[in-house]
Amino acid sequence: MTNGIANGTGLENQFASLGINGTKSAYVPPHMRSSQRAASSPVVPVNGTGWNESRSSTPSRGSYGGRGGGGYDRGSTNSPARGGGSGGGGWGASDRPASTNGWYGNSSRPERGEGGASGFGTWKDGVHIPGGRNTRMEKELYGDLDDPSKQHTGINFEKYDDIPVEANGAGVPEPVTTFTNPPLDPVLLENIGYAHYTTPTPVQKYSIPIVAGGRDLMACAQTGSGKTGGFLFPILSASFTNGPRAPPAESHGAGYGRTRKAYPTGLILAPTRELVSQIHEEARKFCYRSWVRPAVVYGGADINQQLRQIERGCDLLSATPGRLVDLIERGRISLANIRYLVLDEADRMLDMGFEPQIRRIVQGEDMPGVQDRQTLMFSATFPRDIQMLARDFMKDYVFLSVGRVGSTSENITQKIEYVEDSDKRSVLLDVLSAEAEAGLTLVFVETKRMADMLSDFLFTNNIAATSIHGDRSQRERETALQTFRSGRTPVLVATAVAARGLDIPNVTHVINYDLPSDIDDYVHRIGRTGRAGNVGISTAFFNRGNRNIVRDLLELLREANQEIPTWLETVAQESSFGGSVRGGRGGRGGGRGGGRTSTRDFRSTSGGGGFGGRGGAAVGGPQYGGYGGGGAAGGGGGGYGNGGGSWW
DNA sequence: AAAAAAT
Repeated sequence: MTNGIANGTGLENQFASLGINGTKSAYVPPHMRSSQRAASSPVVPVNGTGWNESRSSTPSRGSYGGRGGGGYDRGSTNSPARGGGSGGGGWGASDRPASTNGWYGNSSRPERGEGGASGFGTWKDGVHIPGGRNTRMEKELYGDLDDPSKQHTGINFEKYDDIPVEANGAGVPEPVTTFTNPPLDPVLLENIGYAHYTTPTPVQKYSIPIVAGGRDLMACAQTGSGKTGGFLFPILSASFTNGPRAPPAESHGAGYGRTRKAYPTGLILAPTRELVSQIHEEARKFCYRSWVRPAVVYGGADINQQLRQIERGCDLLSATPGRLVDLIERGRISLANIRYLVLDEADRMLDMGFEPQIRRIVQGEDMPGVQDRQTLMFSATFPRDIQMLARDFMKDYVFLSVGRVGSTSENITQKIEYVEDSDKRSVLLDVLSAEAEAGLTLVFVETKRMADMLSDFLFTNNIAATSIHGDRSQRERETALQTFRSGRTPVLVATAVAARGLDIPNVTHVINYDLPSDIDDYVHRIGRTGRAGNVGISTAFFNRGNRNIVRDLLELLREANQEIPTWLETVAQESSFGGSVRGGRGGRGGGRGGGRTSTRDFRSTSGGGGFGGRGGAAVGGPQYGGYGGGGAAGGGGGGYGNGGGSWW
């Protein structure tokens, strides 16, 4: 997924192209950026979904060059002018998100765009009416279909076939091997083609029939395995074919003056803003020409803009939990029509303390119950708290365990260097200056302060670097990501905010300036390179302060057939024999229910009680006691993880 | 211990 912005298109230009004065700059979220054109664009740039939030405070239509009939007030019933869609030509009507449902009652309204080159479809009288093709939108969504060099990134599919997948559960359907047999919805198939996906990845091979069969799904998989497509494809295929849920009773008769409320069909929750933004971008590609309007909401961005966006269509909503709760409280989003619920990076969301919000969203609002929706959970690990969520949110789910893409396969070369803290800066400079120009380098640090300091340091040493962390404003974060992606600042110093899930093409090198204390984090970080079957390099600075991770690290390196420095083995041995480190990172096994690869379907392996989860394990083992053997045994019983006991 | 996330 590359951005659609030509290199060098600055934010300023983007703002200019939006017609926004420099003095009062409006926030432009990442999903809008990619669509904005250079300042020379004569017309208001509109992205695929045609939101145009920044200016729509003016309800009068027609104010933006021939934008076809209404649409602004799509929810309200007092707009007489409707229909007539194909008018406008060019940009005109075409970029309006012709309304669909997701809105009360309007599914019966004649829609624009049918037959025009709108790129937007509709659902009408129980029939899916795809919109016409729209060259401009295709270019924005998929790159230039006629010019391979300008197409968005493809995927090296062959590498995916190595990934092992294991499915557990009653009546697991056979995996599919192609997108076409049995076929996905034809509109979706076309979109998949435009996006240059030819073969389903392993996780998709399984998830497609599972979801198509109406089953719930718990998948232990990471981004990079084709996970996003894994849930988008089956959900969208079914949505295109089956249409929206009937509008809830409260929506009927809603008329003029009534607060507009969106009723999405699908909801995707993810932990970070950047991640939901990324998921949304994928969703846009695959919703093209269908009745489904993708939307995205997250914090740090102008809420009014998001409100206007969802007013224009909100059938498949990607959201961070906090902002979604806010919007629900404001009465602008109802979950009463949810048919599909996806929790992405579920373990991460719990780590970040989202459980109360998630439970509120799923159980405490108006979302249909477990039996009346399909629920898909994705998580890198399957600790006890996730198991509890799975138990509460899902019914008779299929458990899918997808092998790791980046690390166990050998497409990432992992180097570990011994570097004392005081030497890190200069070693980093050496490493960076020895680099080939071509790729992007992601440098991970543990603290926000360090991220700032380091990017300043690099900058003063003539290395075009920027940083991303949670204390930067959302706009700064997005700008950083943008300039990094585009190569203008080919070095990005990041905290954990960027560790998981982000899909940035061309990251050829990941440097763990500070190693994380959790091997899972390490795996995620290095997974930012070597993506989609490409190769990548990972360098880690290791010193005595990192002994807590040495055991897991060694095991991982062995698994991935990497060269292992002898000094590292020495450190590991020293550490395992009664080192004085207080049990290293005690509790890991316990907390996460069994370690890194605890991706087992506990229903079949455990008799219930003995689940080592949190708090189990009273007996403090020796310091590194039992990481629990590679975790194949996953959620294994208590006492497994090295007793957090030694901690307190 | 740090980070992220609604304001």
